Amino acid sequence: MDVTHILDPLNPAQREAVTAEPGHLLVLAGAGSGKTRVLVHRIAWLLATREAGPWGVLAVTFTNKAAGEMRGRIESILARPVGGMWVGTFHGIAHRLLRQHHQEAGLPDGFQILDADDQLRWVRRVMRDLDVDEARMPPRLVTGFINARKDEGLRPDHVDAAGDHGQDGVLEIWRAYEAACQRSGVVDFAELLLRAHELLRDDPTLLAHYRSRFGHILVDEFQDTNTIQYAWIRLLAGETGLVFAVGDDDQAIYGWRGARVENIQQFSRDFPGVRVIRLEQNYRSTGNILAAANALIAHNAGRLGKDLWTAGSHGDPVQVYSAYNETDEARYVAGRVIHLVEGGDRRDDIAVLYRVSAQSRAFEEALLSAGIPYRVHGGLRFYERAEIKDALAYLRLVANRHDDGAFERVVNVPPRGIGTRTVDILRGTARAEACSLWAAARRVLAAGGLGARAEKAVAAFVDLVDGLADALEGLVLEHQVEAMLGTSGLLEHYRNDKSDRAQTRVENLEELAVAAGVFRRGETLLPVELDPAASAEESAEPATGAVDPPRSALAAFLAHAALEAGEEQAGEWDDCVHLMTLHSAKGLEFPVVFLCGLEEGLFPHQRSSDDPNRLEEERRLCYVGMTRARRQLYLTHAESRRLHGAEHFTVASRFLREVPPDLIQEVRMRASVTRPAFQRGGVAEPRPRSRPADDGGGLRLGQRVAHPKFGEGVVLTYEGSGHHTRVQVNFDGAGSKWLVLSVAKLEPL
DNA sequence: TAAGGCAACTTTTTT
DNA sequence: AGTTGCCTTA
Repeated sequence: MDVTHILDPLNPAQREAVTAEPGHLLVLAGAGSGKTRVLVHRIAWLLATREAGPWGVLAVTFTNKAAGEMRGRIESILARPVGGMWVGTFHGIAHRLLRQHHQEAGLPDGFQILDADDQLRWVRRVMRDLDVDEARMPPRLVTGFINARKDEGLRPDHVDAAGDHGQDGVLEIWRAYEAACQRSGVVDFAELLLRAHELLRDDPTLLAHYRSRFGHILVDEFQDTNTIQYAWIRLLAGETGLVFAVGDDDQAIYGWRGARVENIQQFSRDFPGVRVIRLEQNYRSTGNILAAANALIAHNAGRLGKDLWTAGSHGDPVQVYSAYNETDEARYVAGRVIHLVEGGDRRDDIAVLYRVSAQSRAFEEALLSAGIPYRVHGGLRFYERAEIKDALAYLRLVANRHDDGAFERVVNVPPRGIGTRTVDILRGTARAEACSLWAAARRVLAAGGLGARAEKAVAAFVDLVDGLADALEGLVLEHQVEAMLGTSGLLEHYRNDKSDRAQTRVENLEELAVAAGVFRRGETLLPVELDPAASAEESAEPATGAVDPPRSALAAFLAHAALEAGEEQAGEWDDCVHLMTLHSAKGLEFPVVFLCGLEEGLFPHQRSSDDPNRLEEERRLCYVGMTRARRQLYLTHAESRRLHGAEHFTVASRFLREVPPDLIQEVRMRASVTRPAFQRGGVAEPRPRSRPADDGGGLRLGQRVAHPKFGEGVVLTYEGSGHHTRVQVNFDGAGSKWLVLSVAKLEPL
């Protein structure tokens, strides 16, 4: 097969990685150096040269998006669908293994997945059963503890409770939680990984099968792997599997959730003959942006070492703007966006990045009042919305009557007269009989242990779910969802609700039926190949039968909903400015980036400032943010910021000082800007830069002004200096106008 | 049982 | 400041 089209677009280092002889490979890929490209082309190369068949390839990522992109790009390079190859997230692949071998893994056929929110509810319930005071032991800490241990590959028995009362209590809850999950046939996210690992570890036949199958294991974002993921790769690779790991230690920003950058170094120790290839040519950013980012990250110790360079031009200097508060900061950004868009940029090309989500508010307000469309990324996702989870809970009950979490969630939603009192009785019975709530409900009904009213209500609920299960039989998935929405009374419940939020809920529920239809028709990316017969020769699977067992569309849809929370909003069509946290910006790039809130305490965050390791992670986060920018990078900070209600004076972030001054251009308020006098002395550190003194105009950002023709308005931003100073004013009546300050007769109010 | 009021808490997020 | 969970009252 002709491979020139696979190799031609690559630079020498990339090509070296893509065409490397069989062996373990570690690709240290700097930001914007073509990390994904190398991964994708490597797979295409393996397939094209017959080094591997699709069946022999396993590619793992962290997000569904990355997995989908990877598969798409491979197929587009090879210009055909590739069946048999496993491309997915760690969780998706673990899930697939467990489904296929649920018996060996000790799970029921229709086991379901708990998302973080479900897990918390389950832990709460267990704690209630055990009579543990939530005030003394916050459930969040408990789930955090459990997940952290599981991510380290540990079970309760492995954890030493030696004399620590607190931990002793957690272990008891943990054990009870595990028992409850096992009884109901549900599995949390961490359990997927842990159990898949144990499955392979403890079943030599299975392990041998998968080891012989997957000759090539490729891992994206290797610096983000945690202990169990690393162990899983190592186990699966064995002596024969070849691992192609791609990562960047400078972009490790998930230590706080168990990721271990050290896995990159560990890799070279655990796998014999690892070859290391560095990708240091950056294709994304201008020279100045790159130099700034390089200088910043150089302040971290113990890096593997990489120096990004670009063949491109220096570009503009990094712009630094000192705002006097967060409102001013947001106004500045909005003003620049207007300017950029007037200059021909798409809004879609612009991103505003910040450390904490709460910062989005100021930007949203400023953009809103400037009439600039924007989109905030990373809010509540579709399948995480309460009403959607309610609907899914009904479906889960239909699929598995013993799912206690689902039972409790909807037993009284919509309200049908089953209050805490009644549920307590059911819970008591369930505990006494060691059975599910569903079974308990039946027993209590049979034994007549309830008052007449409660009994009627519980009987009605039981009949409802049973009837629902019957009614759904034989229906196509989306009709099942519709029927459930109708019969359960959920849709009507929200229709009757006159609050404005209810309207959205109704729409979301209706959207769920649509999503089910899309899912069934396979228009969604499935973790399972839809086209196993893509190529007969490729589909010939070696030995042991591992065809995915047939599953009901409903069960598959439920797993999909748990594993892929979906995009937060459906409105991607618009040309919008992107607002997101630095964490969610990883992996993305934008021509123009505003990196905001560079203040001590906020970024680096207060809660990371005492620990040098966490501080370095903050710096990497800043590095990630800066390297998202292609052409223009703005760094902003505010001298005063309202946080949690109170006003705080701030000190500019050390990260600002770590960028060499010659790469920076101070954006000054070239027009007359005055700050309220009480704020002048409040800056904790005298800044070397000087802000031009008030030159008599008496105008400041946000100030209300009057114009003879346009009436009253608010000053949004400034541009230019001296006689050329232009001011943008948002007039109450006439909208937003640019005026030349020396000509327009603006009167401060 | 359901709705409304008050106190406590606020890093980052995927699966 | 704004949400979230808990507790009171009708």
